[in-house]
Amino acid sequence: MPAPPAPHTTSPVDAAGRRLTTRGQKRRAQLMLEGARLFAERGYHPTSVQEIVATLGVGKGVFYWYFSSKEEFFLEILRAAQTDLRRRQQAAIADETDPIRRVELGIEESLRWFREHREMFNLFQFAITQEKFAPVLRQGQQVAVGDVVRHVKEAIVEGRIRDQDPELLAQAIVGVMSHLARTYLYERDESVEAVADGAKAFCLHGLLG
Amino acid sequence: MPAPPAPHTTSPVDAAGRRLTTRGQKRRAQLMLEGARLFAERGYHPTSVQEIVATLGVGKGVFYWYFSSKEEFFLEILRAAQTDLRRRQQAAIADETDPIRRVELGIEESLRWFREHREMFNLFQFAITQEKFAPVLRQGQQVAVGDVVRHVKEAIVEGRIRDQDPELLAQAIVGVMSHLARTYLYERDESVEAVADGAKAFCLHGLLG
DNA sequence: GAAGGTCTTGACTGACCGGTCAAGAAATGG
DNA sequence: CCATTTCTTGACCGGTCAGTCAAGACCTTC
Repeated sequence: MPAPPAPHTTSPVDAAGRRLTTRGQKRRAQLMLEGARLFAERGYHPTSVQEIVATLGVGKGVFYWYFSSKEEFFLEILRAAQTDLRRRQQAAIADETDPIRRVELGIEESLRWFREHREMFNLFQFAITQEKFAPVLRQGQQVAVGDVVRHVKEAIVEGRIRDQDPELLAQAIVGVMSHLARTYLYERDESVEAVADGAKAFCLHGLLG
Repeated sequence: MPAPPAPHTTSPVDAAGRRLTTRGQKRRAQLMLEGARLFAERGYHPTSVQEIVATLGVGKGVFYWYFSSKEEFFLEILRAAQTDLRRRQQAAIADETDPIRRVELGIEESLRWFREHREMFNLFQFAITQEKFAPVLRQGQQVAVGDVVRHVKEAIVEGRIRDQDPELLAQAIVGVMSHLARTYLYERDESVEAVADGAKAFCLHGLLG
């Protein structure tokens, strides 16, 4: 995504309402990228702000120019990632009319996203265990489940999925997906296709099929 | 499990090889229980050793009499919980000869255990994101998956489960179970039976059935 | 080239944390 | 009763961390 030209008109603004130049936006993005990487690698608490700025070779003040606190910084990383994942999911199913096929496409695209953003796996999983961060995570997850629920309901109406609590079915799908992604993509570095096929088959047919 | 009498013979020994009196064993257990509770509630890093001992109304030295470090302490909590969960699973399926039924019983009993040890949920999930603790967690999870794999293989041989990679099927089951446990037992406090029924149905029949 | 906003520096502060230890209390055993 | 071992105390140490801030560099605009 190319940055908009924005020559010298109304500039983008950060969370506190300050203006940000193009240069400033780049720094911001740099910090978030590096922060996500380090948080994922060593954990949120064990990673100091000092380490993050040192990796970029800048002073500590830079961090606090762009973010009000380490906590807010982490929340922004989480929100940005969730937004990006959702956008990808939506784009992947946009042209598909078959609800079951939409579920399958959603699984595939989510796995692909997690593959490309392996570092976000640990971050999500850690964030959900901390009271300070869990609400944001839960909200995002609920949105994802809501998407699946709509497809499932539609398919139940069409009589193509057995009549069970749609939310439970959706949650189960999310569970399969995230656990398989962790085990096979994150820990064992296998291919998205193989995992996606396995996940789709299990979600549709279960053990017996 | 009643503590053995052990009047004044060879006494139980702690990790460092020191003897432990009955009183000592109680303190140890107290610390682990309270530690698990606090770690789960506030997180591992944000919970200080000081807080743990203060909650029990004892001095800091007590902690370091029974455990060599905060890290080792946490690992012991994890190991003890995993051992307990596994024992419960094994006991639950001991008398069952049907492999598919064994899977179902395992799901039920695991959910029951997580319901009784809600605090372990966050601990497990946090631990798996930290390089220091992940190996222990992964090993325990692999044991659990291995148990399921055996039942699945047996059922495949009998032609009762479709012929797919047994480990992937087992991992998918674990994924469904842990995510449903988190969502419905941990976050929403629903009944084990309802969740277990949903989980079993999904694992056996998937969406279509 | 001056003015003013944007950005950067890094020393500093106050708080906290994991872990130690000398001293002594409490139980145990003879 | 004394000796030994087990257990407890809490002040203390070295170190780290999130966050501040005065000073100044950079950049844009007029």
